Amino acid sequence: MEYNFRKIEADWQKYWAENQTFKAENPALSGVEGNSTKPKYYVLDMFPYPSGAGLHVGHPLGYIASDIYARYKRHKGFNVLHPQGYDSFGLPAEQYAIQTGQHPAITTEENIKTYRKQLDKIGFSFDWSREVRTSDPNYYKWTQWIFTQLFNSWYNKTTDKAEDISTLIAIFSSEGNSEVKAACDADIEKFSSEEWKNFSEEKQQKILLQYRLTFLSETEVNWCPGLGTVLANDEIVNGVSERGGHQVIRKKMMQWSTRITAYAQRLLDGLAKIDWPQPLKDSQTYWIGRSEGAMVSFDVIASETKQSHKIEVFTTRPDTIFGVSFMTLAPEHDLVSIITTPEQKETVEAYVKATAKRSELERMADVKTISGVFTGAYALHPFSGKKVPIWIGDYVLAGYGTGAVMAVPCGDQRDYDFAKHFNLEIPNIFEGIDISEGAYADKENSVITNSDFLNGLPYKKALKRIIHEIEQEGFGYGKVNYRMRDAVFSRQRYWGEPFPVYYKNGLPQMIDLKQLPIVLPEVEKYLPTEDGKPPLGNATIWAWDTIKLEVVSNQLIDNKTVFPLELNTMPGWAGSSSYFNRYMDPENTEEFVSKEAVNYWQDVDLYIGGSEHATGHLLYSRFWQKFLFDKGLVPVDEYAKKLINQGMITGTSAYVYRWEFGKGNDSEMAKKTIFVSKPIMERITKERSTIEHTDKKVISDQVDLLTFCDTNSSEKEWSSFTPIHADVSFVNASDELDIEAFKNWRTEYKDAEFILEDGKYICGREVEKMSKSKYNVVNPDQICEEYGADSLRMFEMFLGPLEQSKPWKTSGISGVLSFLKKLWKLYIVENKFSVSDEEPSKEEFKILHKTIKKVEEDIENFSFNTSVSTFMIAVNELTALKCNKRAILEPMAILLEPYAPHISEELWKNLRHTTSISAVDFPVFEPKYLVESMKEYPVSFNGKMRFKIALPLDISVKEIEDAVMAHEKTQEQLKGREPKKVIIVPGKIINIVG
RNA sequence: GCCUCGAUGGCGGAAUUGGUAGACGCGCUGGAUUCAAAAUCCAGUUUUCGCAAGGAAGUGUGGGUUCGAUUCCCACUCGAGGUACCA
Repeated sequence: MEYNFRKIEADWQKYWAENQTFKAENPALSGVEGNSTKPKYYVLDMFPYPSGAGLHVGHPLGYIASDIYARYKRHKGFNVLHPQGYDSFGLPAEQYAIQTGQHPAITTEENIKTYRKQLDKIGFSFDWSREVRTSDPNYYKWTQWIFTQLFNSWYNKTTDKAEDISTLIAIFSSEGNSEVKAACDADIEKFSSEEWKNFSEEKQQKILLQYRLTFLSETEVNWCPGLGTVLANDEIVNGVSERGGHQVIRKKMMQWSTRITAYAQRLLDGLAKIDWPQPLKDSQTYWIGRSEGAMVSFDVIASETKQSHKIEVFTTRPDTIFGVSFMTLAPEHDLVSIITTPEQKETVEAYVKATAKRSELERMADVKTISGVFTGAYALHPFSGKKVPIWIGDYVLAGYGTGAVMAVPCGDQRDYDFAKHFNLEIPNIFEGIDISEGAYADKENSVITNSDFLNGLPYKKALKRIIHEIEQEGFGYGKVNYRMRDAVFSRQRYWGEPFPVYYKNGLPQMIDLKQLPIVLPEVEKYLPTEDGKPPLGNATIWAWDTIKLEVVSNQLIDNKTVFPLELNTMPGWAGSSSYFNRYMDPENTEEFVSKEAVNYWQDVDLYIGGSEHATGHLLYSRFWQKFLFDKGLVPVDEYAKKLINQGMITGTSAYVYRWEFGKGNDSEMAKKTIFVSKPIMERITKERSTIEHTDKKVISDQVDLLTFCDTNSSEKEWSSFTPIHADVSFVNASDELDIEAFKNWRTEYKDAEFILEDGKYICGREVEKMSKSKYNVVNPDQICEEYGADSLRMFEMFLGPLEQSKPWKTSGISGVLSFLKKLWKLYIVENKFSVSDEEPSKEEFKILHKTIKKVEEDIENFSFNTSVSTFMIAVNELTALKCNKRAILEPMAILLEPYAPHISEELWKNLRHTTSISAVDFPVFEPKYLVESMKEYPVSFNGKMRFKIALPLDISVKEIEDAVMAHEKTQEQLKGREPKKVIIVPGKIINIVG
């Protein structure tokens, strides 16, 4: 009986699908008795974007890990929710549509089919009955709905949560807005309740828009007129578009944003209660960028303008306020045009224009060039009363703080550089600090001087005192600032969620849940329209009829009852921000998720996915969860208790070396293509002289091309090697190239010549990211076909720690396959499946229980690589003992099931069980089998192990010492010396010093 | 620049609170089986000296703490990822 993995795996995959083995029940809904008494456990993977390239072996790594854990938890008696779905809106399908005209929905459907086929082959225990797809209208109905919920909410800072907009309207009607503490736009006009009531409906709506959690605002974007679209920062290279090389300008556009900044502090605080990797928490913390400081107002000294203006600045170092010698405004600052004096007007305008042309990215990349101009205006220092010149400079960013800084050149390097460059004053306010070389930014060790009432105070005291003074004098107030910006929520794309929004008199109106989803319209072209509108501008049936409550033809727009619909679509992260909740109740058509379902499943217990989502998906989804929590829709405000970032599996590329040589401009290569085996190539390049004088003959025996070496005019010679990727499938475990396969690969290599060594061509190897262009992609289907899914699963785990990135090398997989074969043989006697019911020996029990203990600990610690070794050791030991006993082999099959479920099921069936192994209880570890009476002590001399001595474990330290000292090898080591000290750690080690 | 992580044989990696460095697997070497190959099995495999017994060195570098350091502390080098005029 051979281990026929192909048949076994196909059979069990079919069995699981037919019997819905991994379907998770919602107890309250299903009425399935058994499950309601089980505790729940939710294991989630980050759902994939189904790309056209399909899966390579790197993709399933995290899925295998989570599947092992899910299967383990089932053995431990949990009702496990382990769903999977697709994040199926996205750019590649849209770009394919632009190129070919094929509807993205078709592309997506095809890709999903491929993905599903590939995933099924690996034997995951997903509950596919709960599958979600973000591009499915039945799913994005709820994405649209959450958007409307955000629109209908505001953030009340007093209660510190999101509330329905009606509570805000109630406050406005009763007392106006002066006392309202909300997360809202800056500079909202103040009004009384009377004024509110007298405002027009339109004005009221405009005001409310400034408070809503999703709102329209003018946002600066990278606009590319050539492509007619907005580009992300990484789509711009050197100031022009990556595709096409078109000019990119910064332009203000009306865009939807979501007010994630309202949750900045709670997003920060929440990190303390979730078990997520520290580096990931750190990057979220940094991204949120909380800084404490003060807002300070500086009066602009009125000149010809006659009007008084105030410049507000945010500073983290108000204690250095007496060091201010100038101020700098961002070129985009509103006051620039107002305060600039007539004499400076021309210079300033030219500067502003020049900076507007540069992309933000360019400005950030170019840190070294210092530029700026003087406005001609001065501000009044609030404490010293000195005149402070106001400059503009592009090192000040309009988007952070107030877009203006009080410059303290002695304490900030950028201010320092600016002051040096323009020859501005650099007053020193730090006691005993030399600032002739640069600014002094170490706040912990500074004492303030030359600063009036702050003189002699260290940082902390000075900070407290100055904030008090600022507030006392009415110059400003202490403030917490965040780096994080509100998230722009509009995309000028086709393949995304349409907004459930129409415009009445230019004001956005939400479409009611009852009419959702608003389905993506058909368009003829997926490109932006000629007049620069997003792709949905091409749709002809894209208007909202408020009477019929349906989408109708654009021709019917009368702006009375039929209105235009929003043309933007939602960003990629919209659909992924709450999908984990939807899995709990995916077929519910009435609610986003039912109370029963969400109260039962609560939250994700284990979430596995890549760290590249640290400041994207993983931040936005936490924000949405907190919002949904505020609205009472979910019971917890952090949705994932534990998160693990799996590492990347890189490829091991193979290289061949193409040799070109000649004299002067003359290239022999014009005639021939020669590939040189790596060791020879290295010898030629590294030890050229040796080659020419000694090894020449060896090589020239094979190929008559080394005339090159014979020439004496060495200064004219040249020779170079170009490494070229060879497909990894042509290269075996010993790095030998399959020359025939390589020749047949490409026509240009058909007549290639090879310089071999011992008849072999040895390739170079390099670890690189897996990618088509590097010919190092390994397809999991192929691995399953050749080695089986169980081998693939175990090998991926065996590669190394889950979180670590590690290179794939297909050759290694033979090790786990032969392990599985060896395991299989334990259950076979005389070519028949048979186990004995004999009582196992002490030794056999010890092997089993040692394995149970280790594997259980490993799974709990997500140390899957070490449990694969443990299995191998156990099978090696059991094989050595020729163990064939049911009492050992039955629990072994269960232990292995999370890792290699197919073979385990088959063994279980052959052990005469009639149900799936997947729900069987996990074997219980019993310490009694591991109790030892003897210990083989390592005996060290000065920390170096010299020999071992077997001693009983129950003897005293004194007895151990006597036994060791009496040992002949001890005396041999000491050579008559008296030991200075003997250290004995019972059960561990003996160390003799001397 | 800043933040984070990492560095152990030819390769992937192991060593749970400081206690036998190199488990397990790949690769390699030799052998058995075979007409041959595949498959399987056995032995060896950190480097170095030695026929061997045995010795010496050894976890990126340099220090330190300790009876004892891959593990803890300090300084540094290199690599990977993230982030960046954030006031």
